[in-house]
Amino acid sequence: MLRVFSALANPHRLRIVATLSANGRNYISQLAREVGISRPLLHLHLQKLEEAGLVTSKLELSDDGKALNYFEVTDFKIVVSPRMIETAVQTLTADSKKQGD
Amino acid sequence: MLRVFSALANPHRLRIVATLSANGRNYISQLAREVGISRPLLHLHLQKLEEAGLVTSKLELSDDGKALNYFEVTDFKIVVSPRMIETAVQTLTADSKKQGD
DNA sequence: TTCATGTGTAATATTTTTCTTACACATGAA
DNA sequence: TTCATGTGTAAGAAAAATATTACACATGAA
Repeated sequence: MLRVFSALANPHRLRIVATLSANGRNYISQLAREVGISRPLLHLHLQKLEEAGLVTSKLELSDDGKALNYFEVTDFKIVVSPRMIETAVQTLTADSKKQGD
Repeated sequence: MLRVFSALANPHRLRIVATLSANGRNYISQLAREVGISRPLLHLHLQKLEEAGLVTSKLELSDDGKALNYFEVTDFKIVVSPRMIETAVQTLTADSKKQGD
C-alpha cells in the first residue's frame, strides 16, 4: 500500500501510467520519447511502478529481431478512505519501510 | 491529486491518519505521544496531510486555558484507477510540482 | 516566580529520491 | 565492419523529503 502511494507520488510516474492507459502497451525506448524523459530515467520509474503492481512488463522479439520490453498498466482499482488506511497500516512493519504489496 | 498521493507516501502519515480515524480527533502534543514521534516532526506531517485535505485542524481553548490545536480526518474516499489517473494528469502543470488539490 | 503544559517555527543535519552520464551488450541493415 | 536500434545497470551529482535540536511565546497551578 505504502509502495503504491509512493509509486503514484511523482508527476512523471503519473504521466507514464496515464500514457500507457490512454495509448495502450508500449516498449521503453518508444515510451521514453513519448513521455519526454531519458530512457534510464524511465526505466527507473517503470521499475517502481512495476514493484507497486501498477504496470507489468513482457519481453518480446520484434520482427527485425530486437528485444522489446513492453509495459502495460494493470486493471487496478483502489478505494482510499480513512478506514482503508486503518486496515492498511496494520501491515506496516516496525521499521516501516517498503514491503510486501 | 499528486499532493494526496505524496501525503500518503509515508509510514508516519499513514499511522497518523489511521490513529485519528480510529481514536477520533486529538491535539498535537497528545497525538505525538500516541504515535511515538516528536512534536515538531508530527507538526510537519500534519501540515502535509492538511494541505492534501486529508485532515483538518481547529484551535480550541481548553478548560485550563491552554490553546489546543485539534486535528481530525476528513471523510475522503478516492477511487484510484488508470482512468482516474488519466484525468488527474491533465491538471498537472508544465513544471509539474505540487499544486491545487 | 517557577514548573508543567500547550503552541509555533527556524536552522541544521541526515537520508531518500531523482536525474544524468557513461558503460556494456545484442541484433538487423547498409 | 559500422550504424541505428534495442536492452540493462552502475556511479555520482543534484534536489527533495525527513528528522532533530533549539528557540520563542503563552497559560494555570504550585
